[in-house]
Amino acid sequence: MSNTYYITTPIYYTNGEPHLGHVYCTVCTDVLARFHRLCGEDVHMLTGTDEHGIKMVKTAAALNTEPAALAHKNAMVFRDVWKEMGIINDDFIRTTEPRHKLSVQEIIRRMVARDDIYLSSYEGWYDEGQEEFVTETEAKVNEYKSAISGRPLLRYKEQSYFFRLSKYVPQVLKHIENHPDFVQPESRRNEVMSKIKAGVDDLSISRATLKWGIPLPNDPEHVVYVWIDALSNYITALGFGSMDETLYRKYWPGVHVIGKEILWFHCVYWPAMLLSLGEPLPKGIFAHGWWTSEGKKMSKSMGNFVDLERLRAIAKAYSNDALRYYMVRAGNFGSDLDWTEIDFIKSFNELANVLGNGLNRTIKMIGKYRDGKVPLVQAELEPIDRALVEKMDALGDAVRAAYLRYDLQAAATLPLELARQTNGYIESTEPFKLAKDPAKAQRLSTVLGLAAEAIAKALMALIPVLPEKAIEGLKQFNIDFAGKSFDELMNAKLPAGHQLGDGKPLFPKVEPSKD
RNA sequence: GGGAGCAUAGCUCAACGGUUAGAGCAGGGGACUCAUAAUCCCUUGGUUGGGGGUUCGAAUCCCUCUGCUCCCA
Repeated sequence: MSNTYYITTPIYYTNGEPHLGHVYCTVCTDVLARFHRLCGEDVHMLTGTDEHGIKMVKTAAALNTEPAALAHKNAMVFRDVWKEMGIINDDFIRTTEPRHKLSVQEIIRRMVARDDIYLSSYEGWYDEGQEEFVTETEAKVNEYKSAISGRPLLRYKEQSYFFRLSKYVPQVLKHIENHPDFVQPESRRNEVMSKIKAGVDDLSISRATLKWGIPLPNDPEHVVYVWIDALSNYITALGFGSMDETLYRKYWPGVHVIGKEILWFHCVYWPAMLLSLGEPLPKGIFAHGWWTSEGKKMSKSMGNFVDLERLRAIAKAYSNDALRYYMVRAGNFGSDLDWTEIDFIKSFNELANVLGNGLNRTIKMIGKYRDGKVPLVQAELEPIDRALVEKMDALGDAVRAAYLRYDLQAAATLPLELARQTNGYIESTEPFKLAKDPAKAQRLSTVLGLAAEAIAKALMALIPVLPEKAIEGLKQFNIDFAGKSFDELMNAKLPAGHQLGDGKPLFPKVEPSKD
């Protein structure tokens, strides 16, 4: 049957609301998912929320509420934001859902049966803010304070179950070495490999002192700690370990899009868990970078924090798609990026002036000079025509190649280059002058026909990035593109004589807001 | 302390060891009117961070210095 493509975002922690980092990650994942869907693949996209852990307990206490209530409130915010932003996630997993809990317990059972889990005790320094144990040397270097928050480390000693991570690490390393695309970008892959080679200990996976979590099936006094709970979501959401594993068998393994801060867990813990379960490893893990804002680290006190409110305001004023385009084109997918107001406006103007206006002037001229009917392109072309045709014919392959190497920036930018060239083409061929000379009617038809085709191609190639605006633009060509695959679209011709719709600005200019 | 990487125009970045180091934006000048005061053309701007080396030839390879970043301890 058709190919399947499973892609996930991380599950986001519910001790706060979504911000730029969450939105970026989810949008990029959605762009990839939409591209593969457009290619006719059977896509399943998953996102969700991570709701357990001591930080939830603390945050809830500080807010004078219960962890469950806090988790629910924020989970709903995440879920609704994705809907608002036009993200097409096929599922939304919450770690507090019964389907997840039961499946995690089944996963633990299988790992226990495999003798990969044992009881021992852990004593060490604990960074509460990071929910992470810290080695003695590291603790000492930082004077027994958190390297991140600066707050004092806590001394923990307790019984804990451990996962025999070290048993699987050699296999994981071999897999990473043998599969150059398993961890991307390459620099992250190198980081992971060198860290593995430095040595990996077994992993503490339970807490007896914490109640807000999933009880271990073999010892209900303990709850599952962080990573086994969280990472499992990628397969519990598919019904792994439940009565119905249909989705799991259909879609796993998948591709994980993550932020660079959780690289280690996804590249080592997660594959090791899957090896313990005897299940296939992910197809790939892609780690993207972090955002700064106006050149500085985002912080609430600095006033440069791009929060949900800000993002909503921008999406409302400029459209979801303008926000998507900005984030995707702001830099390499994988590098750190900087959010600036000025760049956003520039990026919006590029859409409005190059793409939107290119579309508008073309449609308007065809309306004015050809009664809104797609003109017939003559067989004999001039060099300038051929240059444009060449460019539009190459666009599909170029954009596809960009997506396949996770180059979202190029995928978003290449169609704009075609639109830019089309504007130049119109300048050079001057259809508005040809229109005044009846002897040049055929030439005019060719010029307008090619311009229309080029702009339509640019719009079609942009569907994954600008799902709303690309379709809105294509509607001005009055052709129903629904159900067509990427290849079909990129090879489609506008039939001569077809009646176009009305032209109107695709990205209307926005008056500087009162803010 | 160990490891990795980066440094190219005012900004963001391109450039298999091979013509005169390119593009977008910003700046300057001009053109046009179909279009969202949009678009197009021309143009200013570089000792490719400094220094040394290999080579017929270096932004590219090697060494070194400086500055920045990341990963690890």
